[in-house]
Amino acid sequence: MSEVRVRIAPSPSGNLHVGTARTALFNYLFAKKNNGKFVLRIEDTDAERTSQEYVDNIFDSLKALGLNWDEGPDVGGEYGPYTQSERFDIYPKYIQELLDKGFAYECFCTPEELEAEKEEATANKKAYVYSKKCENLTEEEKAQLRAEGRKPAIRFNIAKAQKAFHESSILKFDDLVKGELQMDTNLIGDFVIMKSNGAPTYNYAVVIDDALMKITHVIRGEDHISNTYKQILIFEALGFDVPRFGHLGMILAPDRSKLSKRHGATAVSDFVEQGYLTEALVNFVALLGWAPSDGEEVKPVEKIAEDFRIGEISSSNSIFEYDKLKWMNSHYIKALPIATLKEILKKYLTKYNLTELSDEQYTRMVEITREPLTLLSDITEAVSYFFGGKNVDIEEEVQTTVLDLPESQDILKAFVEQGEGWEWTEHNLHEKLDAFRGEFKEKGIKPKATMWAIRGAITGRTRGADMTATLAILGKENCLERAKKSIK
RNA sequence: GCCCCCAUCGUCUAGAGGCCUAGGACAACACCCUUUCACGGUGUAGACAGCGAUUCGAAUUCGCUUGGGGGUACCA
Repeated sequence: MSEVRVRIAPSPSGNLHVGTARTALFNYLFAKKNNGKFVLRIEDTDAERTSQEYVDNIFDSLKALGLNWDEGPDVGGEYGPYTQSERFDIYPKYIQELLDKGFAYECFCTPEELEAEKEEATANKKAYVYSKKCENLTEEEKAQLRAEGRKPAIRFNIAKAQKAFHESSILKFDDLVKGELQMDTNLIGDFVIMKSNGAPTYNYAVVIDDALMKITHVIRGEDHISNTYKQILIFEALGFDVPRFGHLGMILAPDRSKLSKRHGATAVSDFVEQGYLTEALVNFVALLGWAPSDGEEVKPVEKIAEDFRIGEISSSNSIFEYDKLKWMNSHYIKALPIATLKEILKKYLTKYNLTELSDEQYTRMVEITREPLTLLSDITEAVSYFFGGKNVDIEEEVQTTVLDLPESQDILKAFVEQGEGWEWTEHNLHEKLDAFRGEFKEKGIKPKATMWAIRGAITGRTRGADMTATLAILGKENCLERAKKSIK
């Protein structure tokens, strides 16, 4: 068998969507598993909805996810260019071939005429199929229409192609993930392959590009199933090898509608912005429709590739559940080397004066606050009480339910008194505090309550990082001052 | 409307006629660990959409119904 070649062909009309990212991932996995090539092609035939900003976003997102392409607009390759708008000179040639072979014809219908046909079809509860009004126009008639100033679009002749290569009107193909799929081609209208302005349409351009780029397997979303029949016919009409197709279920939002902005992040870059690690994102998205054979869900892309079997992808849609993504993300955050984490986190700590902490203190702070993080951005709030020196904001609830208690007042007074004499290192504090709790335990105060009083006064909160380490990082002076301020 | 695809716990899934009184993961809940929070550990609850058919036997095969998704453009 010839070399496996797959592609991802995003349209730069928006930032890279997670759905597209998943399609890209499955293509990438398939290529890796089969020692093939992964191609990136930018489909920007519709100039109005396309922008360079989005092209850049697509590049960056794909790279961040680790889905590096072997051929593409930036890295080039044997079958370039890899941007459709730069390929406009090669599309007309095959249009002409289709025209010559009788598989395509000029259509002079106006938008109004077409609209009328559609309305009639819906009124009769029939599927809309183009009337083929222009199929057999004579040269005189065409000349006449041209003289009126009409510019023709080119339509593909479905019935002709179907008859030329298949026995019945039913067109079948064996889908890589869904198995045999079929469609009655009588229900497909003769669609436009070249617009009257000379630009190729999607269904036509993809075929030319896939054929010329020697794509062997087309893996994409199932929203393309209906296009597949049209594309197969064009491949055949032009004498190209028809690639294998594989259609993935869609990714839906928790309410089963299309995943959109109102559900939260949708673009890969949005997720990154919100504090998700791309390793977690790509791992999570791989689990949508696919399951590892060993049951180990957390694993890097390269491991997934080894285990990847396209025929075992689920053919149904799957819902994008943020909960599991968050769990995955916290998992990856915990696995990150501390040095890396320290750097990444700085982006979320710009509101603080990091110079208040030595590198050693900063390191320790990250170590003790990383545990509960589900998003990197959670660090911003989690760490607030490490800054501000002698002052800290006390939460209302902490004030009333903890600090106002008489026993808490006693604890704090003793803490300030004894603390003065303590050597303020984490190791020593650990021991001192242990004895301190014991002292109060004898008076009938639970260790928990003792710590809560201290935590409340020092951090202003009821929850937070390891208390001993927190005290050590803040230093004796800051801690005792904060404690004093909570004593009435 | 018409056409196509899909259907196992709330979610992602395992399951390719007997191994299934349906397994795992996330979420939920309970308990344990613990100087708080968290992490971790243990456990509980939770599904084969419905109806027919085939078969000795069906989550697994077939049909219908229902539900969900997609397509129906001179968008991609």
